[in-house]
Amino acid sequence: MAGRKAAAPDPARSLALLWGSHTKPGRSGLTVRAIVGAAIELADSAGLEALSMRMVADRLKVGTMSLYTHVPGKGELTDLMFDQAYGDLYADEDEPARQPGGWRGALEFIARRNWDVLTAHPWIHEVPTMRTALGPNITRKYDIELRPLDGLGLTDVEMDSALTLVLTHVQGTARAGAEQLRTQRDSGLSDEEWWRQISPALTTVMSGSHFPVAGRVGTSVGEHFQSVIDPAHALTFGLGTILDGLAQLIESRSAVQ
Amino acid sequence: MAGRKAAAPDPARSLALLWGSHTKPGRSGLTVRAIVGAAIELADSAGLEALSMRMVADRLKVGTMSLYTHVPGKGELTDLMFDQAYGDLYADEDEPARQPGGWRGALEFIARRNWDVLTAHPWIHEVPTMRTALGPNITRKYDIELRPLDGLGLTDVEMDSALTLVLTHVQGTARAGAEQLRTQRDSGLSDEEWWRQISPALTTVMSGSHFPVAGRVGTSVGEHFQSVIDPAHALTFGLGTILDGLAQLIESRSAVQ
DNA sequence: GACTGTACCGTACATTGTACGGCTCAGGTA
DNA sequence: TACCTGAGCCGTACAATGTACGGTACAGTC
Repeated sequence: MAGRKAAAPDPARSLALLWGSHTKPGRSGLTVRAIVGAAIELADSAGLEALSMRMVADRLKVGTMSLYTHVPGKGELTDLMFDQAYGDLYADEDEPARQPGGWRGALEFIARRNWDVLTAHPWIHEVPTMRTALGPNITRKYDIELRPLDGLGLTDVEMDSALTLVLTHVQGTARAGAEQLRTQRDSGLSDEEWWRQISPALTTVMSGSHFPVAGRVGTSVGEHFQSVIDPAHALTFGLGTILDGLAQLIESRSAVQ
Repeated sequence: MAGRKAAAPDPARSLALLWGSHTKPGRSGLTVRAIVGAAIELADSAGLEALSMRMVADRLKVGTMSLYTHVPGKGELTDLMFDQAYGDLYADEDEPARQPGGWRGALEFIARRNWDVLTAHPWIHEVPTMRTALGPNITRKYDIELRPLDGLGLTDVEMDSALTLVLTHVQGTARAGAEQLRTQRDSGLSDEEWWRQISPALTTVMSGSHFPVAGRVGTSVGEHFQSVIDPAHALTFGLGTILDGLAQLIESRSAVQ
């Protein structure tokens, strides 16, 4: 690894890449879209860390350096992967708003869809998104997801905050779930097997200190979920709580009006 | 990089490392604690990715491979760093529970403290925590943070879910903040400067498509925060909303009893 | 004073992203 | 047809990584 990626050295180039169509092939049939597609497939099964330019090139039966004709570097490639992964999130502009249950149903729908994407493409968690989130698909996504919150009496900033809260929660729990799966796969041990393995050593080492509440609660949680965490439950519980909280805000706003 | 880290190859060894005192120096004064301390200092300023065994060894004026006498590898080292970073979180067992404002005040206190740690040590976000969260400091932390939720009528699983929800939110927003800072530092551009730079190219490229709600809200947010995101605001807004939601749950439970 | 085990570390290797410079070929011009 | 030009392609090279391996040096015990 030579130089640290200093964001995108040329923002305009990145934008053109993001918003371009990328369908004209070179003389060996190489396309930006093909590169991005191959990279996504590889990352889906191996993770971003394990994804290398050599692997992408091999899969496309092309020399490694040929990729650099179409894509400035790995950083920009992940940016493109990111935007493409969010390509098919919503069928049309009003799909969330059309869900039953008003804004609440819409936000639930949005949360589930985001969860699905993050589960299908766990490498998304590793993409630095701060200054990239301006591809066409991301922008469209933001617009669509804000719509169900429009006209409820919230200010623009509150609309953004509410959406951000929901999405942050989904991301956090999905990330935990992805990490759990990855760890299980890497180690070849289920959470239960792993726990059985370290349990004796743990009790030995922990003798002396004791943690009354943590012990009791930890045991209950373990018995209930057969694991330290249950991402699906965390998603549901958190989403419900957050929506309850948002409901209070929205009601207070419509009472004022 | 040779072999992918398959979790800790020897869990018992890791546990002994985690729970041991690590204060007996070798013949050149090398200690596990010293290694972990040096690694944390380096990671604080450069990030986990940039942290290398060679750098740690250099800082301690020791050959690179000497570190491997005390620590099995980089993975285990980050595990130790993780636990140590949470060492001084709470002065004593009841500090959160002692805060004014009941369980709500306690959870706010817990959130702020976690936020502080994550802000001081942004590399924590990159540590895989799933099967490591069993060091002495982490265990103590879990115990202390559960206490304010005990005796409110919640089930054990609900106590855990509530705490997890708050901590996931803090982590998510802190992560976004860390990424923002890092990007600004790496690129040398403030969000505002960066925006001014790409703005023309963006409007060019976006002409044709238009996003009514996203455009309006995005502009409002940008004007309000001088940035795409404001992590501090996201923390406060989200925490307030979440606690409002939890209040409903807790009230419903105490009504039943 | 000799022995033994632990601490220490120099070298080597596989793997990464990508800079650099050369080769190849499609398409246009004369 | 002959040639030229520029873009697409890619082989080699380099710096950096984590760590396996095997050797060296020293502290403590008999």
